[in-house]
Amino acid sequence: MKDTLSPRDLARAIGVSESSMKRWADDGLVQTNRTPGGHRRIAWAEALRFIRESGSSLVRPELLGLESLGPKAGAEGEILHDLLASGDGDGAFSFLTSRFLDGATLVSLFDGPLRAAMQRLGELWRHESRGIFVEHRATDICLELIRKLRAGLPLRADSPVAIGGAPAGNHHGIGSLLAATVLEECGFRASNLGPDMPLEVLAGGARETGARLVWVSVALVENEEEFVSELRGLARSCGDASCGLAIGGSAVGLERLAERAGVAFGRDLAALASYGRGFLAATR
Amino acid sequence: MKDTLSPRDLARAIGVSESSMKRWADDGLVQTNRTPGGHRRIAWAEALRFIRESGSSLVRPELLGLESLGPKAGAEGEILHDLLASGDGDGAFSFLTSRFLDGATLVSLFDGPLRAAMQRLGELWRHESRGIFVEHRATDICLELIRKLRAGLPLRADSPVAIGGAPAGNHHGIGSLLAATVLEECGFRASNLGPDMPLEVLAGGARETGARLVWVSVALVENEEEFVSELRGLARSCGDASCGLAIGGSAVGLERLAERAGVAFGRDLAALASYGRGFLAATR
DNA sequence: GGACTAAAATCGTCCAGGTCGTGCTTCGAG
DNA sequence: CTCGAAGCACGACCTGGACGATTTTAGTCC
Repeated sequence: MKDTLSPRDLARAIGVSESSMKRWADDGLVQTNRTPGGHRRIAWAEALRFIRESGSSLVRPELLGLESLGPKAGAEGEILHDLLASGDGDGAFSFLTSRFLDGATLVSLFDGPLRAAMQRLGELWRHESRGIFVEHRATDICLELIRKLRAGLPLRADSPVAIGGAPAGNHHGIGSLLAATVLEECGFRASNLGPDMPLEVLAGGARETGARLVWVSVALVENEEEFVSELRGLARSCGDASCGLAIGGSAVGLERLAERAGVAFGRDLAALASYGRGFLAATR
Repeated sequence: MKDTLSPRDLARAIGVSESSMKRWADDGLVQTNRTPGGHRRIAWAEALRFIRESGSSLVRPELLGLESLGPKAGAEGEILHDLLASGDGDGAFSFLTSRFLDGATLVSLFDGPLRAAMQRLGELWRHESRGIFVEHRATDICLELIRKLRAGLPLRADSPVAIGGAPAGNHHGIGSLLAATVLEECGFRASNLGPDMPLEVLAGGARETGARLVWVSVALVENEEEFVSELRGLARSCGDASCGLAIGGSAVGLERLAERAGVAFGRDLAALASYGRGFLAATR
């Protein structure tokens, strides 16, 4: 994928004249750098932002390095499942990016097609010998893909900090990475400490960074009593710092455990996003 | 880390064609040396300057010998702390250099992440047995790292000279090295006489070199009366030569002592930089 | 080590096509 | 009709890729 575009590329991609694109660039509607020779270069992420915010339709996706998906059949989760199952990372990225450019939020994409696809992968392939391979490859693709999408989000220096991770015993980073990305979409600066993160360390990190919000993404609880106790400790620490705490994930019975520890539980990423937005609204 | 680059490396690092890079080199936009066989070689520092001044984005940092940091978690001071605490000098250098290439000034990096990281190192490791080792190693890394960053600054022959050091009893050179680097970033040619430097010697050196500015970096004052008296002497000497004098550092009560001696005190490197820039503006 | 060799990198040069800025035309809303 | 935004045309200049010739690098043998 090209990392910079010429005005002509971007113009053709969204079906306007090159002149207009140049004018818009000069008017500051699109941020451009110049080569030493004076040619405009548009960063890929900036192109994405412009397309999305100007509501332009993507006439020729291939000019942005996105595969032209065409009128694919099936539900969104199914399309994404097929792409992930076949190991087509570029296709999956193109699919999600196109939806994003059409105005979909990352939250809705993650909670929707992505979750559906991953769930389906787990079910369909569980009993095949290739199952583990397919699922691991898909997970890997997802990690890379989410990172790329996250890199395209605008970041403001004055945004409040959120910090989080997946507790000890959780070896997969995808849930926590999704949470970080979603919070960044909401307007936080998210620090993802990743998997296998003892909750005390998380509490310490939150104190250090002056975080306003802490998230915990849990796919597995090994020892319920110990977990609740640690969670209580984290909640106390967050309460002292008047810092929000949100917990979520696919671990069985997690909602009950969160309740015992007196911590807000979110069923999906949309819930986390709501929590985050509420928090932001309250502190401004 | 490589100390010279080929046009191809630099071109790929910033995502332009090799042809363009060669043309720019021949046009003098990038300074190159030639091997005996006629191949262009670009000094690492020159590459840095070019990237920064042309506003190019670093597409492939690894080609410059910089580790690809990616979306690292955590506040800047925290990242740097972790790198320093683990003895990862290359990583720390990559981190600071990346920020520098993104447009951050060295002053802001020194006053910001570097100070935060070193402070944190001092606090976190004070009571551990490994503490002294970790802190010394980090200090060593910092010294090397600042020297490398300083080597990348452009130097003009007609810049006014600044001279400075840390007075007797101050055995660590890092504060004075930081001051020298910051002043060079402002446009001085800074001569760092280093630690354990009697102030009379500094005065003599300033006279010798025709320095326009003298700095003193103080982390420790052994005998206040003696120090103030020496400082008064230095101030008199500087006044005679109409030479600026700035003092700063972490020594307790330093501001008061500076006031008694009638010398400008700066709380941080940003203050020193302001003083230096003001001085430059006045003499031109 | 030093000599030799094959592979890889770089040289200088050329050119097709992209991009620049500017001035002009088109077109629809007020 | 007037105005501003969008598109078009054009000569000058910039960029990226290709080419055969040369240099550098890395490996091998002695």
